[in-house]
Amino acid sequence: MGRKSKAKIRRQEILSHFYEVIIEEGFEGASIGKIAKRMEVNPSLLIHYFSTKDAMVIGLIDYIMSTYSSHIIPDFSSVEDPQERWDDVVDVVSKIQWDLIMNKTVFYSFYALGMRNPEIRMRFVDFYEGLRKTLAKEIAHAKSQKIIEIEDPEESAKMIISLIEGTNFYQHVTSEKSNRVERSDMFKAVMRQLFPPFK
Amino acid sequence: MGRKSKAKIRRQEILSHFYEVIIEEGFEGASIGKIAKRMEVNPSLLIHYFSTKDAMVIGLIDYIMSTYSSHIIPDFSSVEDPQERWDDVVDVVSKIQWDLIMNKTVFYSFYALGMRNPEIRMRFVDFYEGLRKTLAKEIAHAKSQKIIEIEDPEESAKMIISLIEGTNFYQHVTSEKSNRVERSDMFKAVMRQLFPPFK
Amino acid sequence: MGRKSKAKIRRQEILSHFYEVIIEEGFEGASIGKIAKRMEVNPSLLIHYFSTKDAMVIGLIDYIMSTYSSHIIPDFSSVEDPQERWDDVVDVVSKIQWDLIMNKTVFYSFYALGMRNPEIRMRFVDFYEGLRKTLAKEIAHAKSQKIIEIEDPEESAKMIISLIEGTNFYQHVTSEKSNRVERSDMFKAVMRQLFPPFK
Amino acid sequence: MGRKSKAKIRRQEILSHFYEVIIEEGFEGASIGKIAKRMEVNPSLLIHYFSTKDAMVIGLIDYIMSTYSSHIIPDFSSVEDPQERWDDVVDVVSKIQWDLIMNKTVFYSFYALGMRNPEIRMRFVDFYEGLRKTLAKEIAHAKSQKIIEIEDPEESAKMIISLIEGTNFYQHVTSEKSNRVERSDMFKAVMRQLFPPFK
DNA sequence: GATGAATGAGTATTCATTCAT
DNA sequence: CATGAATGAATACTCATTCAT
Repeated sequence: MGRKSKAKIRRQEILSHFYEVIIEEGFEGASIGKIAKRMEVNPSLLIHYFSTKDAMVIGLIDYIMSTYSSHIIPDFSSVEDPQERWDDVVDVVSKIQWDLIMNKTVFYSFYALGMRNPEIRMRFVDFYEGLRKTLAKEIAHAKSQKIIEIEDPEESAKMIISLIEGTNFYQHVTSEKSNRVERSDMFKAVMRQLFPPFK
Repeated sequence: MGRKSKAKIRRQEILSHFYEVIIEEGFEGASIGKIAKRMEVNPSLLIHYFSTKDAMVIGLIDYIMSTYSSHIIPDFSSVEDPQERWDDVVDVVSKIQWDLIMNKTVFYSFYALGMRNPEIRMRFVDFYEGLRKTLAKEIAHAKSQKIIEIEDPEESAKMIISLIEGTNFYQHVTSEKSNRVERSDMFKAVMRQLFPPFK
Repeated sequence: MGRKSKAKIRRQEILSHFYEVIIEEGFEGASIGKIAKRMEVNPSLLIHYFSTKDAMVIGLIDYIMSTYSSHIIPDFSSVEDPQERWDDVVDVVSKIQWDLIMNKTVFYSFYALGMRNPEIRMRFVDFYEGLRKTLAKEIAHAKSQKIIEIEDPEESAKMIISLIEGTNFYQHVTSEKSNRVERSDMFKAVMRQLFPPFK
Repeated sequence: MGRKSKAKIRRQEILSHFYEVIIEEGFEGASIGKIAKRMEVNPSLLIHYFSTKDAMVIGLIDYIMSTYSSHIIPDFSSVEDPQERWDDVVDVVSKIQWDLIMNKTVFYSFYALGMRNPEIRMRFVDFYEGLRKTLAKEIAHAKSQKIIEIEDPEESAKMIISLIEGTNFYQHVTSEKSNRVERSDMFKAVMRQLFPPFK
């Protein structure tokens, strides 16, 4: 299919350096100048590829969201046995910790930015909407297969997302360095209570 | 000797304008100049009271955290009947929505800032530690009074906090404008599942 | 005669702190704010006593010059024997090293300032005029007493001053840390050549 | 590739304007803003070429010292006759008046700065070390050719430098506007006494 | 006699950006 | 494709100073 154009490579290179600078200096400290210095190129090169800084910000959130999305939820439809399939879902959800693939400073900075910037917010909404749908589908499937006993799959999906993001949030405001395995076990226990097996 | 000190009033006045500017322009856009313009005073006056912008940031997080703290959890120990006391706890927790008293942009910006700034992070840790202790105490009390049936009050307290923050987080990335009553009902339902009545 | 007024003490206190700040931060770095901080008083107090910073500068040069003057040349007229008296002069002159009583940074900064500020320059001119006269008087006396053989006492006095300031200047641009005794001996040797004994 | 570099020209242009501003406003008054205004360019352009003001100061001292050096002492080795050669040396030295090529305010301001700034001081030390060596070589040559009768050429060289700088210094603290010819004659007379002809 | 409030001009430097080469 | 020149607005902060108390 031929090599990627230089432009595409350069753009990605810029974005990944932008990302790194935010980690080190915060969103408010990430200037075109600093990114350029880190790349050892001229600042105007970044403008050459993105025109404005705002465009760079949008570029970054898109880049982030696409990598994030592709990492987080696999396709469960290939698993035949319904119990096994639901167990898989619980397992994956319990282990979701996006801070392993995405830097927290970057994530929450953009989240905060989303409050004032509709374009950014839209990316988040879309992402979580996708996640919610996937989860709701699995929950509904497990319910129809009489694996779990719940009322509203839609509401339950929201609950799971809240729990995922809540535990992520909480993790960074605790003094204790909680072990990941332990955290995952706790999560599963909660899941078991919220999604009781069918009897 | 000397002029009457307006320091206390002025400092608070500055902080509340700082807060407002963050809401409108984001943390990265909240400059001393803009705050001063909004206050209709000279920028150097802000420096006169805070010396550096960093000190202003610390001043603001302290101010925010103290108002936040005083708003969020009341004292339940005066309620005699244990069942009523636990119901009160559930009720309050279900309704905690700090975004009613604190702006989301400010909150998440500082949260993100806390990732790189230990002084800021400490404030968050202290706050949530306090909240966790209060909740754990209530849970333990309800357990000892045979109101609810759970294993570990400490872990349960963490779970509640995660749930609170998770639902707050999720609320801002949904397209639907969820009704607060409905949200509170959902929260209560989850609480009932996680804290089943003693039988 | 009563005690000094508080004002007089305060003024001197301010000037000596001004002097110290110049030593540490240079003339360009010596601000009212820094002086006040070092004194642990309010900046406006300095203005209260001196009205403007320019006045403080003039105050300092006056203070400096008066202490400098009183240190440098004693009265030789009490020495009876003419040879002994001239030897004394040579001895004193050889040992003049104002950098022992006055900081170099301060001295040369004010000297440079004198180039553009006539009021400052006047202080220097007056000081060196006084020194020149004293020296000329001693040279003329030694000549009249047939101790030394020179032509023009006025010119010779200038020569001595140039030599004093020249050696001081040179001392600070050499890498070698020249011993003061050695320097004084060299100076005396030069003096002997320039002021040969009468034969 | 890229735009033609104007760096060398621009840098020198900036330095010479810096120099001029120091003359008019003193070292303490020479701000980037004033230099830029005088050049009729934007202040940030100066930063573009020098990054910091400190770098500009170092740039200026280097520029000054190199022009100063190239002006002050010629090469005497081409003069065959030893007597003539020594006379030339005396002649040149008697006429050294750097204030003809370098502004006094600038010179003494940097000299004073050198007291606290080792990088600046080094430039002075290097310069005078070079001058001392040149003079010592000439003195030694004249001595070996039995032109003059002195003991230590090294010490004598220092003496000459002190005399040069001393007379320069003195010149600016006299009220009389001494005629340059006269001053040079006086200097020569002193030289004759300090470097008596061989008999 | 001394402090603290307040100002307004000025400091060096950073910023995003435009344009010529 | 990339650099360097140049700008103008903005940044946090310092400065000397005035005035009220």
